[in-house]
Amino acid sequence: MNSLIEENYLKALFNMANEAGEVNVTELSRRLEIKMPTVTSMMKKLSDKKLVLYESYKPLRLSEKGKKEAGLIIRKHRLTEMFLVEKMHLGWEDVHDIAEQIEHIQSPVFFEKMDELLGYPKVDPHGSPIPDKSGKIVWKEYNKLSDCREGETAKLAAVINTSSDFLKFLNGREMRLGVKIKIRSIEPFDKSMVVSYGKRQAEVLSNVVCERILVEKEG
Amino acid sequence: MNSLIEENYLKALFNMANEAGEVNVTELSRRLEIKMPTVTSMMKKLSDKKLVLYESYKPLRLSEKGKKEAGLIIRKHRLTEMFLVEKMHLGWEDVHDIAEQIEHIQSPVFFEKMDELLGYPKVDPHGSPIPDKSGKIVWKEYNKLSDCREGETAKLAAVINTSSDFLKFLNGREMRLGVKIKIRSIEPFDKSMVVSYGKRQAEVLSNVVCERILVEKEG
DNA sequence: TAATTTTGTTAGATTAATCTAACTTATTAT
DNA sequence: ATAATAAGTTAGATTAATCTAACAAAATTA
Repeated sequence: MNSLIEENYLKALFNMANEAGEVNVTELSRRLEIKMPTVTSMMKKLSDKKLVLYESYKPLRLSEKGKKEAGLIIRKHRLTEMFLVEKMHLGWEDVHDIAEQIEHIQSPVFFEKMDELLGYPKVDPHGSPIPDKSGKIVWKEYNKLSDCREGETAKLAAVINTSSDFLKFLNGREMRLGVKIKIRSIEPFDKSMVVSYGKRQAEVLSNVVCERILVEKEG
Repeated sequence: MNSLIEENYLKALFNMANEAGEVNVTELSRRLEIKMPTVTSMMKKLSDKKLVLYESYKPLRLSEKGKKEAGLIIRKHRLTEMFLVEKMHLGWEDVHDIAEQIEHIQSPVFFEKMDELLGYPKVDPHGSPIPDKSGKIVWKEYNKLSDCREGETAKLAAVINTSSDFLKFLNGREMRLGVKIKIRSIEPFDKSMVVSYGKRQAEVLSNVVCERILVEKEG
């Protein structure tokens, strides 16, 4: 059994590998807000437990075992987020911190029940995929809204940034997963977009926002 | 903020005081399966934090502050148990271990939402009272089934022992909170009872069982 | 390529929670 | 009332996770 702290290292390694590719000690240290020597010694410990493939001065990698365990923690995290939104009526901007704690609960039945009550969901409330029971995760190939062209229509499929601030920004504009967005125009200077969706006819979105929205192009 | 470990000491002190009155180091040590010197040093620490009133060689007592914090943890535990049974359809024999972990989650909204979805319940699935938002707990005056007399009718209000084994024993006999039990006869030798309830006409319950069942007498 | 900066490691200290062994105080039994 | 037993404390060691300070390796820049 791994400690809660070890679980947090595994999860961070897994998420960072999915975001950036190569992970090093400095980045992991920054992400976890834990000093580098502590990270180094934890990497050695996780290496002894065959969860991490560690070599001095080399990038950090999870072993297959480590990937599986990390995937299962993220599965619990995302199932929880889905449960909190769907069954407990919390907002998608409020569930992260709670899921961050509940993901460490040790109880297969508890999470199986969640999964069942939710109807075996494939994604969480932010559109991120839920790893399967073997910890495997499949990312659908989405496009950034910022990579779409004028005239195109696309469905909001996921958000990259899940900070409460960004999600509240989207709430304030009635933007949620599933809305169909039509790109009216793109400002060449700053790449901001004028889009329409739902009842909104001409909403301006900055490039910073468009880069954090993932969409599925229509037709 | 208290650590998860400190919370477990507070909760044990609170529960033991409700069961037995005076609590000493030996008992607390046994309950938590932690050696006595460790318990002593934790008592000193909790005393420094004004949660426990500690004097060498004297019985252990929670301060008002300690009682409140313990009550709030037990509130979270019992709300969780109720939620798991009512909203997630788990059996009353399966919820303790999960609640034991979820009671440490730090998130007022999460537990407020539970409370709201459950309709502000006053008792948990085992009939134990749920402390209010200030951590206060009110025990109703129930009778042990073993203290009832022949011919009396009483409603199953709570169970004292919440071990999975005992609860499965009750499940197997269709005994649940709320069932109206009529005492047909009492065997003088071993104090076992023959009772009827629901569709069961002559169920034999040993004194060990009857002592662990709390009832509310009818009329 | 040599100097400088960044990244990573080693060594050793610290804290919280635990333990065992030895000792002290309180209670019980003779 | 004294001896024996039980309960509680003190002292000191251990483990996991953290830190700072000092050093070493790798990468970048001049």
